Amino acid sequence: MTPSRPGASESRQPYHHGDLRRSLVDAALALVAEEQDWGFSLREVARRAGVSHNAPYNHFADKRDLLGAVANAGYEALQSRLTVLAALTAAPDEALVAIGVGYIRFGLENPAHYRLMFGPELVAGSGGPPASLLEAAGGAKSVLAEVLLRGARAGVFKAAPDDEQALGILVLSSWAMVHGLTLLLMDRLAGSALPDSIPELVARTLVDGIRVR
Amino acid sequence: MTPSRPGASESRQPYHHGDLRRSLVDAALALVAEEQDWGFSLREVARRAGVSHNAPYNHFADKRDLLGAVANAGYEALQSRLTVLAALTAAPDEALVAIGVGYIRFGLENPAHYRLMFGPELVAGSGGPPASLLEAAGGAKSVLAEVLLRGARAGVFKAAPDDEQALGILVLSSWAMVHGLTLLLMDRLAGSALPDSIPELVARTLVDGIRVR
DNA sequence: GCGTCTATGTTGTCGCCATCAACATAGCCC
DNA sequence: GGGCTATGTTGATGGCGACAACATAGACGC
Repeated sequence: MTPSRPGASESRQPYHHGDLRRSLVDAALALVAEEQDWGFSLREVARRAGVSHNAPYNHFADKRDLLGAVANAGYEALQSRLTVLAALTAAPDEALVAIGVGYIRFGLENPAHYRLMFGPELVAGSGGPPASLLEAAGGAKSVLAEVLLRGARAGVFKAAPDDEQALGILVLSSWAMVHGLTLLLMDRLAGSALPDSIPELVARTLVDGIRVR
Repeated sequence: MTPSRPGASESRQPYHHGDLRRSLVDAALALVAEEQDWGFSLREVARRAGVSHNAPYNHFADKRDLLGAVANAGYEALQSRLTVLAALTAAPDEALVAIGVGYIRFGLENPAHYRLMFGPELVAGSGGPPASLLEAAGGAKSVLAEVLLRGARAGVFKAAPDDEQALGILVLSSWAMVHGLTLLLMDRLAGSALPDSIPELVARTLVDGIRVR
């Protein structure tokens, strides 16, 4: 809430605002979480941050730009979460299950935020996603890749550690399955007759499928 | 284009409009395909259909309702496509690869339409998706379930044909993987160093993973 | 200290939108 | 043939995104 800018005055109304950019991202994030949608107006975000309806344009080119920053924050949170999980478990196959389940849980904790991270608005026409998003997403993906490489080196997974294409397909398959399941679950398309241990069961289906037997 | 209403007059300006509901869905579908987004206005849809900006409200409660109809049409098209593919191949494992690849291709042919089918707007708060959508999605899912059941009965897949939970997990795992890959590919998150036979390679990873060996 | 520069924030404005309400019309059924 | 109802149209209202013109407060040279 309070500013932490270098050289900011102590108790006054802080600077111009303090750190409006940050406040706007926070406000947008809160709105995404509350409304489970990002159809809210930029003006509403500005209102939340206590500034005029046009102040955001000093920090973001447009609404999409702001949402991109929100998505970016999501990728960072996801990556750090997965990194911790990957380090906690020594066995590569169990580590893969752990980050798979953790990934899905992350998505289900804030469905709209997760959806936003992969939302159509951010792909920006046919030019592909902006570089910053690609980078942030790549960071999360790399955690998965590390674990798979670890398992391949240990001879646990069905890919030679030096076969980049085979490893790439494994990474993509794994990512696709957890990504897809996360979305199917939040869309309530999984069917209700199944237990709520679905994430783990599916993750084990994945791991058992790529394990050397 | 021409009306097919019972008792419609022959050559005149047909009835009030003919079949506005259908025209609106078609116009919206065209807009989704063109703009690869559904941020267009309801008024734009009305313009395309050649009616006033308020006419759509006689057929749809609001914009979301119209988009729901568009999504529904997507599920129907997907289901019929998968049904054909599933019937074309006798061997269950190859049939699964075929519908997996066909599924992904369907999504990539019209990314925005595919995304809309699973879009957040349609989940309607925390009450879950409307019944019509659940039904349409279930139809597509059932094609997958049929093939997996076929393979289980043939002893090709790692699930007993009478173990509903195991089969359910297999269905969900398969759906999740193709769904996830479809979205990752359209988000350009798959990485560019990989060949464009990715869909088939991933589908085979899936099938090899659940095949009895 | 002081004047200027620039980043940041505000006010005002425009065209557009979703949605509601009131009104018009045309095919239908008795 | 006359009312009924489904379907379309016209006309608001409040809000929004984006732009432009203006205001202000720190920064920085002197």
